[in-house]
Amino acid sequence: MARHPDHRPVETVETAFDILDVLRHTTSAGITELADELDLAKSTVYRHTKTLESRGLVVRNGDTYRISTWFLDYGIHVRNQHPLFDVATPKVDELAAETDEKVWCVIEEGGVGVHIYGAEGRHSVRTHARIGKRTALHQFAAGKAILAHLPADRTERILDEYDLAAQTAQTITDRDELCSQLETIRERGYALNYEESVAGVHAVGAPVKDESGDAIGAISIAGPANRLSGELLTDDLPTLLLGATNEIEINLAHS
Amino acid sequence: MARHPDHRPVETVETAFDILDVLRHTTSAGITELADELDLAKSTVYRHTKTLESRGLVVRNGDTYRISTWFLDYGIHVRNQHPLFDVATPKVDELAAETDEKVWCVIEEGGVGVHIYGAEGRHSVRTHARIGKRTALHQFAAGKAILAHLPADRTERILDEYDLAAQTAQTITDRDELCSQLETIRERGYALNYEESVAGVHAVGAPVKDESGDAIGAISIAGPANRLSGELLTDDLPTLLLGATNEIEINLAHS
DNA sequence: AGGTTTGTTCCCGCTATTCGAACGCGCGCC
DNA sequence: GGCGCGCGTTCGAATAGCGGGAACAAACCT
Repeated sequence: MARHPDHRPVETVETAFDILDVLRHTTSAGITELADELDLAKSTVYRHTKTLESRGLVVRNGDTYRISTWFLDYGIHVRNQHPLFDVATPKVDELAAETDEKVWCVIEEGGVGVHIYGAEGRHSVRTHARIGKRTALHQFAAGKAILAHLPADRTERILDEYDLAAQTAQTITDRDELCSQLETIRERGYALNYEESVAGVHAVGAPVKDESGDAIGAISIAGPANRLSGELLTDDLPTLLLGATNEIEINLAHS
Repeated sequence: MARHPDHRPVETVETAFDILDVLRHTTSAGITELADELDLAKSTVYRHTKTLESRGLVVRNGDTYRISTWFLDYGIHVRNQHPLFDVATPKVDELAAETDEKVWCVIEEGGVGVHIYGAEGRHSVRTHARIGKRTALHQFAAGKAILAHLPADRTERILDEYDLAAQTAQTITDRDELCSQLETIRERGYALNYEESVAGVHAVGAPVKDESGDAIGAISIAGPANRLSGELLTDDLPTLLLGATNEIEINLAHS
């Protein structure tokens, strides 16, 4: 029998991170502002905030608080010790230099895609993507490439958990359509993105797989729709990209 | 009357971050390992870890946990919204291109220096510095430049709080010597670092000051001791650097 | 000056956290 | 191949630590 494991979370920890979340969104806030926002007593917020401050996790500036650069230290550390990072970085730089477009390295974590490294080409498009940005896997080329190359049951569980939210009018929101496209992606080895995440932006994405053939991340090349079209988008760039991801996989296996 | 403010921290939050700290240092750890390390009951660690996992802050891989890329999201966000970041980034890139050396942008937070952006020159030295890295202010050029341009009472409080730990044999560990050097730095406007943080590495650092003349950060140029010497180190690079920081300060005031 | 709003402190009651012990499982050692 | 150590997990109970509210002080703006 499946028990009911009574997974009650530690509420005090949750409120601490609730405070941090509000601080992250508001740039800078005071005690009362936080208490109002979170429906907590001022004294509670006060004690929490002082605790976080004494650890250096938030920084006081007069009477407002902001979250500190400790999170930068934590975050960069997490990124740098990810197995894909060291191997992918130089290849991403190369691809950006060769194509003059924006190139991203994305990893999968908990069913979402996380941008861990990006390189600028000379004609890079500027999107809202940035290092650390988390994006639903079905919404972009790298994500679809990952989704297509995960174990079938994991893919299914991810699709069950998150619904297919639309980012643009072109985002795939129909599950059957997505699944049939994933099939295509599996066959040819790479994914395409026609303005599905950002209007006016096309992209190619290819998975990076581990020894067992499961995707652990992906590399993508993105650029303006008018420039990334025709054979460049469907032949030249995919060939270049697959060459790079192939090399990455080899280096990954021997590290 | 001075009250006894009873600054009792929220202990539950502290244990949560204790767990995160251990996870950060160990790459990946299990429940028992964490409990032993922190002298806590397994069940306590279990519940905390599950809480953090349900928030996505740690990720389970089999039976071990590691901290998640959420911290990357938090951290990059903190960095990007720092007033200095947008203004300094392009100038740091320029300096790296012009000098072919490693250039860093450092900010001051809670009495320590935090590396928030670095640009590679073609002949960059590779040091242990990385984005997010925190360094005691007396140990490097950018830090000394900041220390020299903070309000006198803040400088003093910082020197009181942290003792002058040595990083290399050349690190300044004597307070009087440091203070007299800070005086020199104030007069000429920039700081020099002769292998005080990394053996074989010299550097120049200049402060970035806000409207009131207090340092909020600094820019530094670092390279091999044999290349960065003589007039290049004491004249040419400082001139170039001060030009850049001056521009940054102007842009900062108008943003 | 007065009223409002902010951060800060105190203290009490109750609940959520902690611990320790026990369970079940899988791995590896014998 | 089975025995046992070690792991993650669950449960119940006791208490200390968390959260709330009210009161204080100081800054702010009329």
